[in-house]
Amino acid sequence: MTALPPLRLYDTRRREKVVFEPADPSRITMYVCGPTVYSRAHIGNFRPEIVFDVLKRVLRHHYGEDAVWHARNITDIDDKIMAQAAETGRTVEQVSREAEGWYEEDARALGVDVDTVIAPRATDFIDQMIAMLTTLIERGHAYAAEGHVLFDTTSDEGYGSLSRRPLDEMVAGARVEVAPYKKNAQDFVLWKPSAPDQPGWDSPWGRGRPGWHTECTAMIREKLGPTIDIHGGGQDLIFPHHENEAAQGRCAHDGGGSDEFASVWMHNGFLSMSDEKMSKSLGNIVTVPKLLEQGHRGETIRLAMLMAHYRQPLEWTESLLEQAKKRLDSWYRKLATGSAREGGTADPDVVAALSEDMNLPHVLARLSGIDDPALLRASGQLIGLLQGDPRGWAQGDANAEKADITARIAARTAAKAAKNYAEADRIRDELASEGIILEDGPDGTTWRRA
RNA sequence: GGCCCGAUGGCGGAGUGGUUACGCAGAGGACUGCAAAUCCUUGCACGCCGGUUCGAUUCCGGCUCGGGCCUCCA
Repeated sequence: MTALPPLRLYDTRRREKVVFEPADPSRITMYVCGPTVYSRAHIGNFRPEIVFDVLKRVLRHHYGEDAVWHARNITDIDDKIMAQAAETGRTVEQVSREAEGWYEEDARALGVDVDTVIAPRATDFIDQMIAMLTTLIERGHAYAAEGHVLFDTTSDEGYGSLSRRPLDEMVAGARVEVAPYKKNAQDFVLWKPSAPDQPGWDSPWGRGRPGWHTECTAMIREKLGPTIDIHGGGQDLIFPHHENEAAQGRCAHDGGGSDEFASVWMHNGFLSMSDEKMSKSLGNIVTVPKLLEQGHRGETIRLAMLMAHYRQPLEWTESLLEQAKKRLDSWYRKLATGSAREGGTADPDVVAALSEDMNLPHVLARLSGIDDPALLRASGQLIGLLQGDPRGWAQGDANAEKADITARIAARTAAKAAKNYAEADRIRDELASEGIILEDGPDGTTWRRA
C-alpha cells in the first residue's frame, strides 16, 4: 500500500480540523443519527446519509475494508409516530416498519452502502436504556420525579462543551415554562411516563418510554462501545441532542478510556429549499421517489448532494441536478472510451482531497481533469459514484424512452458524419416505423409522434 | 437577547500571504448533407471600513448582510 496522507477531520467540539487518530485502527467506530420513522423521509434527511457514507468509504480506504463499524439508529418509538398511527388507525409498529423500509429503499437508491450499516431499533434496547439510567441515578447524575427520569445538568462538568453554551446563560434564557419536577431548567428528560393507551415498558420508575437522547447513547454503548471515534449528524443536532448524548455517555462511562463520549464530532450543513416551486405548497415535499419519477437518477441525486462541502449549506434546485447530470454524462462518456475493468487505483490527488476533511468540491474538480478511464472509475468509486456500466448510462436514464430516441438520433448523426447515408436513412425509417417523425430544421433535429 | 457558522466572477462552489480552482451558463472557433451532441479557446471574482505586512481575497479588529441553533427538525 502506498503511503496515505493523514486523515484530517473537522471536529465540532474543538472547532478545528484535527488529525484523526482512532482508538483502534482495526476497528473504527462511527455513529450517525438516523431517522425517526413516521413518514417518507425528506430529501434533506439523506444528506447525512450520503456524507457519512462517503466518509465510511474514505475510512475503508485508509484502514481497510473491514475496519469500519458504522451504526445508525432507527427511532421507532416517538410521539410523532404515535400521532401518525392514531391518525391512520394503525399500530405504532406498522407505521414505523413501513417508514423504515422506505428509508432504506431510498438510501439504497442514492448509492448508500446500506448493507454494512448496523441499524439498531430503539425498541430493541429498552433494557439497556433502563440499565444506563439506573447507573446515572446511582452516580447522582440523574433523578426520578413523578414518573420521569431527568438528567441533572449541574452534575456534569463538561455539559455545554460541545455546543459552547454556558449553563448560566441557558438558565437566564429559559423563557419556556419549566416543568415543576425539574431541579434545573435545563435538565432534560431521559424517561417519561406513558398513558395507558400509549406504548410503554415497565421500569423502576413505572410504565413509560425513553426520551430521545437516551436511546442514541444506550445503543452506541451497546453496539459500538463506551467511547467511539466519530459521531455524526446534522448541524441542528449539536444542541440539544448531541450535547445531551455526550453528557450521558461521559457520566455513564466506567473509565478505562477517553472520558469523552466521541473523539470527533462531525456535523453536516443543511440542504435548503427556499426555491418556491419545491417547498411552497405543503403537499410538495421533495422525496427520493418523487425525484426518480421526474427522471433523475439516484446517482445524479447523490452527486448533486456532494456538490458543496459537507459542512456548507446547499441549496437544492433543479439547476443543481442538471449540473450534476451533465458532469456524470461527461464522466461516463470518458469511461465508455476505455475498458471498464474493476480494481484500479484511485488518483492520489483525489485521495488527498478526501483526506482533508472530505473536500468534495475539490475531488469533483480533480475528477473532471482525469482522462484515463480506469483511473477515473477507481477514483469515482471512492465516493460511491461511477459504479454503473458506461454503455448503459444513456439507456439507463430514467427518461429511458426519451434517452433512447436521443441516442438513436445521435447514431444517425454519427452515420451522417461518416457519410454513411444509407445507415442514417435506415435509422430515420426505423424511428418512423415506431411512429416517431424527425424534423431536421435550422434549430436541430426535433422529433414528435405521428 | 445569547451561542455558532458564513459572505468569492452571470450562477453554483473550492482554495490560497505574492501564479490556475472546477462545473453550469455566455462568447469565439473546429467538426457537420442541417442542427444537436462533442472537442478546442476565451471574458468575468474575492461584502464594507480600519490594522499587521514589501505585498491581503487569504491574518487581526469593527461593521453590514445572510443562515443555523437556543421548542425531541438531518
